[in-house]
Amino acid sequence: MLDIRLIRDNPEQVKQRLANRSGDFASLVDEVQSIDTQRRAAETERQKLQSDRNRISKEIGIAKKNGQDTSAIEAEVRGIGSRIEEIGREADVADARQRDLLLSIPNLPHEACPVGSTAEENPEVRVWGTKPAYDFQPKDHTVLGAALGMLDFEAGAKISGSAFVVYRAAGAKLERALISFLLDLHTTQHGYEEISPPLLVKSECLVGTGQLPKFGDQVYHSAADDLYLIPTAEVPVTNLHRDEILPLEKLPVNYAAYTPCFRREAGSAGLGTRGLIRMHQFDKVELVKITTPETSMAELESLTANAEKVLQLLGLHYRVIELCTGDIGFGSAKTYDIEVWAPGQGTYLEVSSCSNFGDYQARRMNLRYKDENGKNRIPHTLNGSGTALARLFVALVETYQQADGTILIPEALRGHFGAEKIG
RNA sequence: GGUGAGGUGGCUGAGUGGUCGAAAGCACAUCUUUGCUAAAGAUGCGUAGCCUUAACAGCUACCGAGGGUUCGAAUCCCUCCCUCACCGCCA
Repeated sequence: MLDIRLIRDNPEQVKQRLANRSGDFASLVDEVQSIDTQRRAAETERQKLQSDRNRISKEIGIAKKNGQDTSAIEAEVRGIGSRIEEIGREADVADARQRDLLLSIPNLPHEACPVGSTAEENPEVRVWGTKPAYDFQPKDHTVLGAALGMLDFEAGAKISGSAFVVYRAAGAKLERALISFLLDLHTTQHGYEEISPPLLVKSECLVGTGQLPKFGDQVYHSAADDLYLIPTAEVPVTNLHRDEILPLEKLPVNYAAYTPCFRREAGSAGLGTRGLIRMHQFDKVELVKITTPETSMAELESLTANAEKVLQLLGLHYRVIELCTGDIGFGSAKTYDIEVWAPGQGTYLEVSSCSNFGDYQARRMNLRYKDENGKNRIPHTLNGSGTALARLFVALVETYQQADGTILIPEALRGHFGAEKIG
């Protein structure tokens, strides 16, 4: 969330920067400002009364010791007590309201974030490789997957419904090989610590990373236990340090985690739903960083480079685009998307979204660090997929398909997969 | 799930209704002394909010969480959560 002091001191600047996002947040900023004024007035009044009560109560203690009658003075304090309760309720209501408002205001786009209103205005940053050419009509992964016995969408629908899939045989093995390939790459070559977190988390975690309260309809929730299935490893992994004050030596924190991800995808039925592209459950290796504010922008570049390395090693053509202010995520200050080419689809697929959240998530989860002067400061958090598995699977299978219907396994993956081709 | 014990500051650990934000020790920081790879002493050392500010200071809250009793709660009562031990169940 945003710093209330920033809003208090520079409301126009905040509104102006939020205006570049999609959605109108100016009225929320106005409201949070007026609530803040009310809250502080009530808080000041309450604290003055509490101070009075503390002082008089001490006097009562002393008087009683001296055997004096204190009934009159006690009655007076009783009156203060009820006023404290009254004004305190006001202060608490304002405080809760202020927090709610702050939680539903998105992050300010970074100065470096290109201004634009829709995805069409996202600038292309760079391109790696070229679209592969085929002397035959490249097939879709669903066709290839069915022919080679790798993907069973009917079985997925039978046991769990639409947008669920069963990986089988070489498909299951390829998925597993990709997971360990990705984790090995990031842990041994890029310096990340491997994390295997719980997949069910408390609501506080989702508030911390920004999915709640606004996007509650996108996550699966177990009401009986009040636990949520994670929509991304970003949630448990970033929240590892919620409510902590990290020593400076610990920064930057670099974590890599493989987890399944669960998304309700409410409202996106029929949107790019072909095959594996939008599932309720998919695997992903996520990269998470916690850094000082001074280094976060450089770390975003290296995080993105770490994710790109995956596609380079697998020999998959991709491009990197930067999200403009109108397309950027709720909590992000700056985001790069990596899109891999899928020949069977004839389109680019988003396999990674690398974002710098600035202090937005850290403030929500009360995450701080001690700087060199021993002062508590708010660090920056970053995350990016390294990469999403289902779409990587699509790109890989479609890119490396051969005229005879078999699929070549790229060199870098053979050690993990244990064979040179499928079929 | 059952029974028992317990949750206090970075750690250990006192504190069972009144000047306790909390003894003491450890750790840490600064300084002093002796001196030289260590010891002794002094001082400081939680988090957040409010009010102010050049800065300091001041005030309030926080002793697992939430409620209650009271003029006053770390301390008494209730509910919940968590940890540990044993039992039960179980991959």
